[in-house]
Amino acid sequence: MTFHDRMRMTPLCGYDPADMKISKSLFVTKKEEPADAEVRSHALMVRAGFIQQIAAGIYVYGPLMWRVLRKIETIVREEHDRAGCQELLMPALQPRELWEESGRWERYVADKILYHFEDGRGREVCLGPTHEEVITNFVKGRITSYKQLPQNLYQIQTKFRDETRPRFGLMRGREFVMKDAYSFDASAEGMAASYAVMRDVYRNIFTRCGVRFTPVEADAGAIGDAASEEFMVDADTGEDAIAVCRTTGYAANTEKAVSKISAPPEPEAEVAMHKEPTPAAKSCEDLRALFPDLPLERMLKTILYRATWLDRDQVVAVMCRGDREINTIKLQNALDCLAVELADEKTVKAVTGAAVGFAGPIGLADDVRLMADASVEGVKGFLCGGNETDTHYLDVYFGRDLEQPETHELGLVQSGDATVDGEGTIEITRGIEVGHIFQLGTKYSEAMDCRFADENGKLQPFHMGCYGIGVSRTAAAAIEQGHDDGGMIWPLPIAPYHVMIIQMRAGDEAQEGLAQELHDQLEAQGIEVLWDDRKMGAGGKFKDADLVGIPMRVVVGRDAADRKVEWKPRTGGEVEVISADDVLARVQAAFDA
RNA sequence: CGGGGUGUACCUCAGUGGUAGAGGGGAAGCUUUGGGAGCUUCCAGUCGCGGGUUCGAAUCCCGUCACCCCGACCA
Repeated sequence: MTFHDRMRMTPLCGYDPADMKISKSLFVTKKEEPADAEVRSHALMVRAGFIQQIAAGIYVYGPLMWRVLRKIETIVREEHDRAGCQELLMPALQPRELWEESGRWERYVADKILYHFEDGRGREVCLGPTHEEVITNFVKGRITSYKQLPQNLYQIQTKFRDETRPRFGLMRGREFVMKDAYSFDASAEGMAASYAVMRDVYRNIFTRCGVRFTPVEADAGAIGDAASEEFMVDADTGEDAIAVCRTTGYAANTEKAVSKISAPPEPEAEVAMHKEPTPAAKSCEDLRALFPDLPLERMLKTILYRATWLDRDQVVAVMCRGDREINTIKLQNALDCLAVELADEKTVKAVTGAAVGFAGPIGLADDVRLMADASVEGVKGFLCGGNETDTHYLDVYFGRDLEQPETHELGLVQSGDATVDGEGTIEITRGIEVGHIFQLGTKYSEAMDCRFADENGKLQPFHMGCYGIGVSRTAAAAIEQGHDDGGMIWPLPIAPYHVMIIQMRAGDEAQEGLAQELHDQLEAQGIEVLWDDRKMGAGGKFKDADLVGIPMRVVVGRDAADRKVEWKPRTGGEVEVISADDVLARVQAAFDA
């Protein structure tokens, strides 16, 4: 790929902007970090003036930030357009009726995620958190024949979600910039093909953005019911835990991940079930102290949850091996309920008749639904709670002492687990979810009665896919991944400017002239230059340059009269004195690297 | 929604019942000019808001709001 091809890849705009002299622009940085910013990306963006908080999770994107967002958007648009997707723009304001059609109004209101209110004439509307309803409605009656398929439509727009706990700056906002795309196909196979195309589009986008990322298998959550993958920017500060295996290449969100469950050790001899006093032994750890010879794998804990459906709720008891944990997402999916939360102390006492810590499968209240994680299978001679304070049963056998409850894969993968194929070992790392792709199937097209005529003239529901990218979150993730003590380190393709020229002395004729010459020469090649011509001390200029993280720095200083300048990449290089005539070549080399 | 924390100048913060403070920042001037330089002068606050106690409240009490953190929740 030539330099000029690369330059075309992330144009910021189609017109020639004026000289970008800092002295003439609104460029305001702070010496001190905001006290309320916990994560690096947030603190640096505020300090560098990229964003300003207006309320929890609501921000102004300043001029430099906006340039970054537009660059990401440009990459997103180019890759979508190249794959045959078409851009459109849907309304943020949406009527309740549309959401009633898909049946999501109730759930989103119950989850308190939806901004909704009455308009002046008493009609209920919401601010769109996502656009399946609108796009499905748009397509309805517009795509009427299989001959028009497949289609993929996308938009880049501000989304609104009333997050109960917005946090970490742009990482989780209540208002944020998102790209959402929706595919329409005639069949499940077609949908899978569209999905596969989008997977490549996403890989290309994040590769071009210059972030390190991992695609992982994901839980589809409330939005879909089939295959789904997330694109995670690798970062220790990420909110998501992901299970990866270096040997097999397996990668999945821990919400979804599965692992091979080790075989439980066999008891030495079969003994009749018996009840034992276990004073104050509420946890497996406490029990180990009492029964040092009993391995954790043969202690089955029983955890009580309250599951909620639209019209009811129920206490659910879940058995699980002592060395494993329950994954509540999997539990929620197995129950097909809206929410699952740990039962409170009062409930536990009511259904077990015992203090918290002694729940077991035998003698639970009748209205409790008993389930088990797959890890209990084949466990013999186990310990479990006695449903009586300070009491456990020992040497319990499924089949002999009680029926094995309905069993599902409900476990949480743990670091060190073997992969399902037994070929490798799982490690838990963290990431920031910047993209998520789903196969929706006919969920929305059926619910909203959105159909096309097939080859036989029969009406069929569309097979849909939906594909999201958090644009503003991607920018934050890039900083989370690229920063040092001095400030941000932008990847070249999404940096607000490519080159920072520091003119050491404002008003110095030789410096002014050389800086102008370099500026004009670079801009003529489509290279974006931020020119620090401010009348201030050198220290401040260097600090600011490090802070805003422009990838390349050219210092025009005392040797300007000799056409000598200093060259330094923001990271990974030392200061070099070079001829001003070599600057363009250096910049081009950086683009070609 | 549970738990914890913080609200004082544009920013970062000090100030435990008696006149509202510092540093940064901004303005003016002089001196400086290669990693936030120095000196002088100036600018800047309804101490989140409401109520109460008190001769007197930034400070004590009650309420309320906002923001941050942990958890729950989260296309």
